[in-house]
Amino acid sequence: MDRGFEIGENGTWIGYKRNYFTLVAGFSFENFDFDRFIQNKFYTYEKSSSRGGDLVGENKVEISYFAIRLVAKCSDDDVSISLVQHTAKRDKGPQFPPPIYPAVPGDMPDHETVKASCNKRNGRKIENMNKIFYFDRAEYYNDTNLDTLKDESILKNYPSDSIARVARFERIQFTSSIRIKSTSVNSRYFTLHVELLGIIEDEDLQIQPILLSSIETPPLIIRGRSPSNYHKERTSGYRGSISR
DNA sequence: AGCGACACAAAGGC
DNA sequence: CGCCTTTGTGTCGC
Repeated sequence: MDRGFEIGENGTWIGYKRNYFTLVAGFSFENFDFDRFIQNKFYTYEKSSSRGGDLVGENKVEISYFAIRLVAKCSDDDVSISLVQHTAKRDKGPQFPPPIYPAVPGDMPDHETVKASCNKRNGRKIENMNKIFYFDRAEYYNDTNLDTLKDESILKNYPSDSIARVARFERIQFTSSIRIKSTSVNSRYFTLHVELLGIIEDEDLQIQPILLSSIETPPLIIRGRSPSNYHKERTSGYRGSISR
């Protein structure tokens, strides 16, 4: 995580409903370098059931490609919590749900690189950042004298040439409609979960995401818009005060 | 009491 | 340094 959260005195993570946060995520398989990844096929087991719904067994299903998703959850109730992403234009631009990134295994860049990657406008700098955060399949095919028809690896199943090595979720906020206050005695908190998905084709050739693995943040305290949350503490991205 | 909208201004990119 | 952009947050009004 980059911007958006600070660690409170007691170690809790504190964020602000009105502020952006940034999160980057990647995955890798132990002892698999990229070549070994390319040379393999990957499978998962899917529970299958009869027409009546009885569990019959497990089917081995080939994973078409991998993807990384970011989701938010709430500690107490089963209310689903959603996230929104803004553009740099914020109110003047569109809002949308955080993307699900088709992704190949990648190395996490160091934090300095993540910080340096935001709001780049210079074309050459953007290009350099893209080399870290994306795998360019078209370039790879060009370099290896392959194409979509000749390629027999998992790469050919990815839906476009732009494939993440590291998924970067920027300008994310909890949807404004989340309730911050807890309704019960227990305090309510949120967690963010990064999910590694295996995308498969079901029997109707429909694309289905299968959750393979996930990792979650510690409990997050999200401070709402109440002025009481803005008294003295300077927040994660705080940059000074407006005259009062 | 909390939200959308608009506004201000500090920090960042170049 | 100057000009533009990005983003934390002050504030109005419903």
